[in-house]
Amino acid sequence: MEELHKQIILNAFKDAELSEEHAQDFLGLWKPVSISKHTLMTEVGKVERRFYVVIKGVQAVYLLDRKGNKVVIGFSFDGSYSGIYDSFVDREPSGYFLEALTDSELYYITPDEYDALFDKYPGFDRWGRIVHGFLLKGRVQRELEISTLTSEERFKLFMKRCPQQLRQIPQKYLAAYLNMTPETFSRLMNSVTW
Amino acid sequence: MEELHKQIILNAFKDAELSEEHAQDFLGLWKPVSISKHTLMTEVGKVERRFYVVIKGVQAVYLLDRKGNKVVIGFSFDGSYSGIYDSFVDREPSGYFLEALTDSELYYITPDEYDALFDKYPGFDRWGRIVHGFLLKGRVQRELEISTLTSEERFKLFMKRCPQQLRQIPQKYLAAYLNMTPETFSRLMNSVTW
DNA sequence: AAGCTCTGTTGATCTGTATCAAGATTTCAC
DNA sequence: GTGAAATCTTGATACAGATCAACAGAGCTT
Repeated sequence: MEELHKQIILNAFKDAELSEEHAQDFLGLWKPVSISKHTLMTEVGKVERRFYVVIKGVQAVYLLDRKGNKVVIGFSFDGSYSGIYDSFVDREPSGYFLEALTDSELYYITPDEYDALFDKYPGFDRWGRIVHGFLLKGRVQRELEISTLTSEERFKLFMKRCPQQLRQIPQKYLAAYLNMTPETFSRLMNSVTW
Repeated sequence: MEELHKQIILNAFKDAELSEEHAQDFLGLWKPVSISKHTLMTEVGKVERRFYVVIKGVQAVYLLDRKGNKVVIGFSFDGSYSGIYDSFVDREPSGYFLEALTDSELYYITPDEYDALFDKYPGFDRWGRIVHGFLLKGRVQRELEISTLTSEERFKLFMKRCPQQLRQIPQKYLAAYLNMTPETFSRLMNSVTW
């Protein structure tokens, strides 16, 4: 494994505070995979079998509403975790799609390997608590933004903090993430300063 | 402490799988408190100093949007946890209000006592992971319901699974939880069958 | 490079829900 | 129990943003 890739993976788990030996052992679990643009990595109804760390590329988690429109829950990109976490942990069918929006390189581990982390390495429960807490806070934040802000406010806020990686993907995915139509997104893009 | 109260608290922590002795020790941490209707238990800007288990009554977590309207994030009632969790854990000022909507009886522990649980009792990290995962799943679910369903659909869904405890509180809180005005809630209440 | 598909732009119209308003009803305090 | 305050109901109106539609570019594919 490339040194840079090791750094990216270890950095994603820095809260586990792994010892030097544990870190080397841990890195040995991760298997590389390349996914090309537009590939569905997980589909609704199938069980997620991989927990990923992203090296390169952008992926989106979404589902379809009753009219067939994509509703984007979130994105992942270099340095992020990726995968359908609840399906992965519970071995239950996924309620979401996971799609590579650009050509991507990732590393992954399996459910059994994931479960074993908590027994093998003493710092992992701590990692789990911190990551869960962080995710939870983010979800509540987003819920509030959706329910209290206007389209224009959500747009401005998003553009202000939009990471560089998301600027390369089609606008319609950003619109679907911000709960507005591509038309509304386009109008804001061309009329609002941020 | 009443036997019934012990049962309620232990049941809220059943995932920690405490031994008999640990359970008795653990119960000793909890302090009872009675709160009367309309009391603000936590305010925006103040740090939450208590993690509660509810014995009786209904409480709401909310904040005010820029027009001053309450936006309700969630409710707690008998058997639930209560408190502003992220403020409590991080010792940071709360972004939310916590209000008793009815006369309430609760038990609580302090931040230091909470932190110590994870060192004292081996099953507590497991409890933490399970509870966080459960909460996270619920938040994503709600986010989706807000962003994909119409007011009427949210109303029907809510009424179908509305716990008995929430039927005693004013409708305007339910409306604020469902992201609609009290007028819209009232109209649905009197026109829709569920 | 020509053709096709996907994506983005812009305009016209429609619609669900908020807002404003005025009464009716319930709840609460003294 | 009586008055005041809070809550709920119902109607009229307004508006943000969706929908429908038509076209203009971009980007792939062969």
